[in-house]
Amino acid sequence: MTFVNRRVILISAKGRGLIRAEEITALRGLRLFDGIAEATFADLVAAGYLQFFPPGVTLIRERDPADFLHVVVEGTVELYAGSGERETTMELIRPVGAFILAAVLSDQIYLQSARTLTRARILMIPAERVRRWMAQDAAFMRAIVAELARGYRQAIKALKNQKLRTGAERLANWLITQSAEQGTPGQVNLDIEKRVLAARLGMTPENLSRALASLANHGVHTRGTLIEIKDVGALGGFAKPDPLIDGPE
Amino acid sequence: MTFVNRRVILISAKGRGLIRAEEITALRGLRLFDGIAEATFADLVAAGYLQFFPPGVTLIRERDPADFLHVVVEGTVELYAGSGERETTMELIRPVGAFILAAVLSDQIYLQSARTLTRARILMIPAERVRRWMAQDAAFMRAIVAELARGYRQAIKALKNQKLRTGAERLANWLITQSAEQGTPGQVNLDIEKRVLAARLGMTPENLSRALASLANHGVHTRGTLIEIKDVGALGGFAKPDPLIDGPE
DNA sequence: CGTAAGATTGAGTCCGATCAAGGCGAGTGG
DNA sequence: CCACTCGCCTTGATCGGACTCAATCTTACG
Repeated sequence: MTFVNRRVILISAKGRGLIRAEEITALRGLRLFDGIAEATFADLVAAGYLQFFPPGVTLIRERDPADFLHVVVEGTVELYAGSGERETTMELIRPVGAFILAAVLSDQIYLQSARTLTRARILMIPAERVRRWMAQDAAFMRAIVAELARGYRQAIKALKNQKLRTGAERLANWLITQSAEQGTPGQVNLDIEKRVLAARLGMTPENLSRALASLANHGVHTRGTLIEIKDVGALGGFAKPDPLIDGPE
Repeated sequence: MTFVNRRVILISAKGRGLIRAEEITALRGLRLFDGIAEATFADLVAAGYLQFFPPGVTLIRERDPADFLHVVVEGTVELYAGSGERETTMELIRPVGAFILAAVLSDQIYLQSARTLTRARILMIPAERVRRWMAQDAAFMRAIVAELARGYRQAIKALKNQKLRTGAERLANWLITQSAEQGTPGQVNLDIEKRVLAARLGMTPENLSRALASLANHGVHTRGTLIEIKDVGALGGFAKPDPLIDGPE
């Protein structure tokens, strides 16, 4: 486990790299910045530190005070949490997504840790700045409310997913959702390691293997990093997808 | 399962009873109304329907559009959710608490159902009114942000509780938290049925019985509706309470 | 009292975790 | 170019937690 002292990184952060035009566009596309004043957006981005991190770096640790809002511009970040000996993955964040907004807003400690899974480009905006603009720009406040509500509902869905389904069912539904998102109806391409997927689905790697094997009965066949779904309808019969759990919104 | 058509209730809601002075005070104490203008508060309450419900009444059903913000003034309300055959308890709401704020704000459908466990007094505020005041009263918007963030973090905690602990551990931690909240260090008084507690802790009634029995090893003895903890410290050794899961905030 | 609902206890089963061993594959160094 | 090696994935065996089904006990209440 590679822990990195954030403050040290910041001090040495001359590599506060320039932001490319298309990245600005992508950032603007963030729900969190939807409709806010140009000046607000510009200042938030200008106040932020944008930098690359290698894979496996711990960006924040639960229990630390929330002093930055993090936005994933490139790469994949894993949110996880532990208690005692145990540890579990809470969520995977991909571009362009912000994480742990709630802690930043109420000026509290993080409930989750975050680490990079791949090389990743992260924009870090000082929490104080976020709070200040929230008070000054009503549109920003509205966007924050919307984003908070969205995150809240997503957490509720995750809880339902965990409590109401078996591992195999979670996997099956993930496959259905994923194939739709990738725009490839009959197949899913794994862009993360299976161990990570297992954690994300709340099971061990061994169990994921077995779950995948058992889904063969429902027309799921995996060849390397590619998973093929013979009949999405049949798989749906087993998975019983539920928009109140799997829905995007 | 007793389902009640909400619209019918509303039409027949002449019993839109008066609000007692101490209830007004209690409502004002709601975090959601913290610091908002008197006029805002008065209008929200005036626009609301306050009424009694007998135990076992379904107040809202998942999948229905969110047209009211509900506030529990008296009694206990259970939030629950289902998918397919299965059903699980998500949260218990006691006075004075609001529920399902997120759905109301983003004008979406409920992800959870709610039913009264006891006779309960509920204030229902039209969602549209909440959204309107949110746009007009900055302090109200701030309170909403704070309350949303709180709910969000609570959901994250619930997810951690569920994923990182066994049933017996959840019970032990619940006992510790509860004894503190009740202000009775060495004991906990059950004010809900054990079956409800079991659901709330994410287990079956049978399992709760066994878990309680197994906690006898750690000095927990139950007599009827009263649970005694011989040595809170010893129980803590087993439960390993974690402020990032059990903390009030 | 008598009944019914809730609570406990026991037996069997399932799901998922753990432990241990073996296979596959990508990257490295000879 | 091949052999080695180190991760990762898979497979098997076992164990523990939790659910189900069924029977009994307790309690509240008519």
